[in-house]
Amino acid sequence: MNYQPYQGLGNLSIGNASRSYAGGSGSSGQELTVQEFENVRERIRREGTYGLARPQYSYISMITMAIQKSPTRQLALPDIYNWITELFPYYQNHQDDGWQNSIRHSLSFNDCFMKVARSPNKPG
DNA sequence: ACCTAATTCAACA
DNA sequence: TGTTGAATTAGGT
Repeated sequence: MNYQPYQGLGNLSIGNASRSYAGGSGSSGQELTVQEFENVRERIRREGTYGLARPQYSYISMITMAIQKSPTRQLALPDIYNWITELFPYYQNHQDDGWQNSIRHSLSFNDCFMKVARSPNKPG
């Protein structure tokens, strides 16, 4: 099963600024925006790695980034895991700390992700 | 103080 | 692998 960002009616879509769950709600830190993603890549370029510290980015925004950065805008669950672990080494060392469970929870819970049967997909 | 949303733990299918 | 609920946490108002 693959996931893609919700492309439906207006205000739930991904890049939407009206959300502002940035530093906003929950126990999470900040949002992984496009700009933030560039900062991360810059940091990796300079230091060789992001480092072992746990990123404060919300799962939602990391999932969103992973899907957005994928050429097809669709990812399977393991692809999302891999994308996150490759970017942030922290999650390599904490493979079974429940964050993958939280990823799944986010995908199911949030309406902003759609399941897509994997086979023919017409980008619209 | 209250509302909302992200996270965590966990049952269950 | 995917859904769902409850509890916790923390920012915004």
